[in-house]
Amino acid sequence: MPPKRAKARADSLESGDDSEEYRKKRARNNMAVRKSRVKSKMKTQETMNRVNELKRENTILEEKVKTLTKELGFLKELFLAHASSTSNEAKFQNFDLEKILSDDPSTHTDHKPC
Amino acid sequence: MPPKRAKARADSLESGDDSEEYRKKRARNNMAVRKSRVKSKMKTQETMNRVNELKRENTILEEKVKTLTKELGFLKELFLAHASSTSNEAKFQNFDLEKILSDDPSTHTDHKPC
DNA sequence: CTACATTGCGCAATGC
DNA sequence: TGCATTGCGCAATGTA
Repeated sequence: MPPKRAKARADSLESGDDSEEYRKKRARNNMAVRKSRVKSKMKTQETMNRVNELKRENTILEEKVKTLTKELGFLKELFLAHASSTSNEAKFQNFDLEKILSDDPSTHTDHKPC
Repeated sequence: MPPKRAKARADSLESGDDSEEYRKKRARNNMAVRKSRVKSKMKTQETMNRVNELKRENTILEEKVKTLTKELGFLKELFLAHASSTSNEAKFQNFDLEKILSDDPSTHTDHKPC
């Protein structure tokens, strides 16, 4: 149901009126509206800042993964090289070397390679 | 300078007027305003979605770093254990083992440990 | 019912 | 000249 304009004094307040009470009410609402809009804009701004923070953290983490992966790969090669140049692999029998050396870290999660 | 209300026909258009031209202009602006606001809200929504995407990616990367760090630590221990149980460390002299084994990945970047 | 908060909407100024 | 963007007030509606 649309408004109820110009009911003169039907209600004690509301539309199309310039009573003191009405103006006071309008003034308070206008303040509330301004306040609410400022708040809303700040929230939007914070969300955009959050995106930037997260992008930054993400870049750092990706670099870290890259470095760790490289190091791990290097150590694995070292292991394999050593294993093929010696005959007593038995020294490592207490560890599940097979598993570790065949364990590709890039398959630990299902996300895209970076 | 505040508006220029009720200049009757001073301008060919503008405020406080109900000429056909004026109404057409208002109608077009109202459309533009609605359109602009829809666009604005969509952008805000997209930004929020972006935050969620980034948080998700971040979590995955952190898990990956955790796993890689653990693996690397294990391989290092293996190396050290082997090194202390054998006398011919010379086999690894072609690599900068000292550096690798003392290279703590957690110091590669300046962010907090995870 | 009272009071503030949020939201859709139109107006006008201003940006492009 | 015209659409796009923005601050603002009104009224309806939501919330406490």
